[in-house]
Amino acid sequence: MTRTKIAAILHNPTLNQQILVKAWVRTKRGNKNVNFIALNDGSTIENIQVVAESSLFSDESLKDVTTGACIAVKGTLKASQGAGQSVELEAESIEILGKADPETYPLQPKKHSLEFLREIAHLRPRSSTFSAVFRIRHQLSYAVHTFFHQKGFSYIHTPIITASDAEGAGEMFQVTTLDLNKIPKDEAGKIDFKNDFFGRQANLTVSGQLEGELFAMALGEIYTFGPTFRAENSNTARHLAEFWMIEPEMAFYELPENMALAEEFLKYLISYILENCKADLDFLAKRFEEEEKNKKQEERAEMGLLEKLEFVRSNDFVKLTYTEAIEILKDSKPNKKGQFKYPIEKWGSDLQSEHERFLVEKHFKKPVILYNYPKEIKAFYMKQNPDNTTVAAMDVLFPGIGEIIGGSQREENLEKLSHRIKEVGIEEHALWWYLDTRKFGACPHSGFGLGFERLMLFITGMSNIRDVIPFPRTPQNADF
RNA sequence: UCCUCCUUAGCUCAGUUGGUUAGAGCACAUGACUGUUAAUCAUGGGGUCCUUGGUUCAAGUCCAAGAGGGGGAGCCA
Repeated sequence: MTRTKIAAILHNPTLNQQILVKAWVRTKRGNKNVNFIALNDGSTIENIQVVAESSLFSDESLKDVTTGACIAVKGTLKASQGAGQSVELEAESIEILGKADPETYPLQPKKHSLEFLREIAHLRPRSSTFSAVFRIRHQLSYAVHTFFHQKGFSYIHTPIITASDAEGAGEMFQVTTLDLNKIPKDEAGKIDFKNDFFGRQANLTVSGQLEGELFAMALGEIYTFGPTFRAENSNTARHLAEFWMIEPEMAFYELPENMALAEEFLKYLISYILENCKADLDFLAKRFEEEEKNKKQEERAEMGLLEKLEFVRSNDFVKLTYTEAIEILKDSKPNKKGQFKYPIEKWGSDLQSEHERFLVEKHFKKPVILYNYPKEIKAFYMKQNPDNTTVAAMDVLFPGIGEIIGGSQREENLEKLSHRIKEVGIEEHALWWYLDTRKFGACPHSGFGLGFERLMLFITGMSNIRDVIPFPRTPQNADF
């Protein structure tokens, strides 16, 4: 007899039929005459209730049916006599597939703190919250591919190990096979990489963008979706040392088309989850609501999770230049009252979190796309505007998350790009292959990077980025 | 990396001004109970009070250093 998944049983129940369920025990309760076992197999957030009559199953035979154990139940699906569920499985035989000693199994049928669950990351997907989060994570990945596929983009696997040390996106993890106890040095006393695996210094990628641009110059519209590594000592609820990033890169797109794509993309992804993950989202929305109750009045979110997602999907994002943002901030109440830790004084300084949060959460109360930033605070490859002071950069800012997308139109003019490379002190010869795209058949093009986990935070309503990736990598933590 | 708060039973937490044998709820074990919904009720077992050092007649409580964690900031996605 083949097993039936719980999702299939509950979504399309056929009563009085014999079925086989294989799943993990969430709780068992009962009395002298009957036992109730709540079972979950991960196919859905919902449990199925197994009814084990004492006439068929002695207490002894159910001794090992404890929270966390894996069992196989053969029985008949019946309309439930109880109130909490419409159908239940009347057990005819129960086989213990794997015991879980209740004295030592750490997950209990009660609410655990996220901090505790993080310490048992190997077991936390068996909890309701994390199973919901990770089913959504799968659906969201699928939606990313679906969106780009439907638009004719090609998925490009850019390398995870790169020898390019000029990307400037952040601190890098070095990849080496050299014996760290006997590092070879040259005459000048510098590390000799000739005998290293690649014959030169190599690192884990901090971005697939530069390689992505090469393929956009050939296939037109491409995207990458892969792991990204930053060795920054960042200890926040929004940063990981290993995270997943989606980076589309499009030939012939200028900044306005780039912004429009970013907005369409985010709305598509949110819609997809709203339409395809209803049960999991409902659970997370309830959870979100309870978390909000524990917060102080002034820190509570104005909208519930579903309301917030609905709002973002159905409202236009505000598009605003850096210069306009500075004007708004200069005239804002908190700036005049001295409530900003970093007061807005002059044009040209980078915006702090508090400024972005004011614009998004207080002033506009919706997602904001800021564009045309001062060139000094942005990367070398961004398109220089005719004013000679700004670049065609854009940041998409989300409430509660901050920067969720960073992107730009790229500088396609060889002279301007090479001038900027020298200005910021990057060695030009290391980027010869990148500069070749500007030498041979250059064209206007654009792209952006979306932090996958940051979007997960927004969609699931979780508050720590470590809780939306299966095994978080952060400074001082690479367990599991 | 900086600021700040926290660390007491398997989990969540209380522990007053330093003072006898450190508590509660849940979990677990045993028993009761005719359909439960994180079942309920009774009884019971369970402690490196994060670590090290110091002050004191006396430290879970005060001081110092270290470790781990939360929140905020910086860097960014």
